[in-house]
Amino acid sequence: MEVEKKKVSAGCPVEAALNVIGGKWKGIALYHLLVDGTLRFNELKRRVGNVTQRMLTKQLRELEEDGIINRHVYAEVPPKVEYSLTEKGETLRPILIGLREWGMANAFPEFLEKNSTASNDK
Amino acid sequence: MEVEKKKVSAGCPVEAALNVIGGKWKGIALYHLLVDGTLRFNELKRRVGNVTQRMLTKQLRELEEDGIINRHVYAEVPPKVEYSLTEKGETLRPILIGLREWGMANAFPEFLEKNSTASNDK
DNA sequence: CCGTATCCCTGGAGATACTG
DNA sequence: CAGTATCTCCAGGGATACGG
Repeated sequence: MEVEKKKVSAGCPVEAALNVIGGKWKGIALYHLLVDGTLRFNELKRRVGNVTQRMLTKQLRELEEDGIINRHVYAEVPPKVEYSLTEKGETLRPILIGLREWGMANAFPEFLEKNSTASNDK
Repeated sequence: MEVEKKKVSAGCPVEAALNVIGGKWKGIALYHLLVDGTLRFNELKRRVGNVTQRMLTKQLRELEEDGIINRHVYAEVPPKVEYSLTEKGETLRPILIGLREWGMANAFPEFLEKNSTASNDK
């Protein structure tokens, strides 16, 4: 299958950066990778939580495209694929930490009020 | 009209933070507000660039909902509405600066390669 | 000037089943 | 185990026109 390049035009650097880490599951995935270092697909999937294989795969592929993560495939059976941050991905660490800090300090309490009933169960 | 609360379930703080600033036009809008301080609607619209009134309005309303920006309406004719960051919004400054720095250093060159022909014209 | 109302349409995203 | 392949659904987002 052909790998289509995403043609997202970013008008400014902030937008460009958000295009890289702003995907629906990219934030959490990246965060777990920067905490745990290296993770197999299913380990990552388990940590991210409520995500389908298809979605997680897509997001990881995009991150790989952008040079943020490494995808190491072992020629074994059963298959084994490990994901880890690249050097470029490591440069995101302060930003991701910053986002996490801010989220804990500001967004989380507020969002908990809004979702009185619904947890993120499915 | 009733203002619907967004019921986005964030599983972690990083996600929660991205839910706040990850909207399509929020990054640029916030960045211009933190640079210019206070802007009228059309000034902001002009700076953001290729955005419709409807979209910009929606994004600004969400930011207002989240307590990130202030919306000051002057009871004049012709109407005049000014937007500015709240105290809470100011706490995003280091993150936005970080995103901008990272975008300039990493994402922008790469994205320019991908769009060899297409600029962000319409 | 600063929005809202309406219409429409693309693609993001989930469920499910299948394969190397 | 780690993915693709299909199908489907609906919300995000754009164009346009109208209103206070």
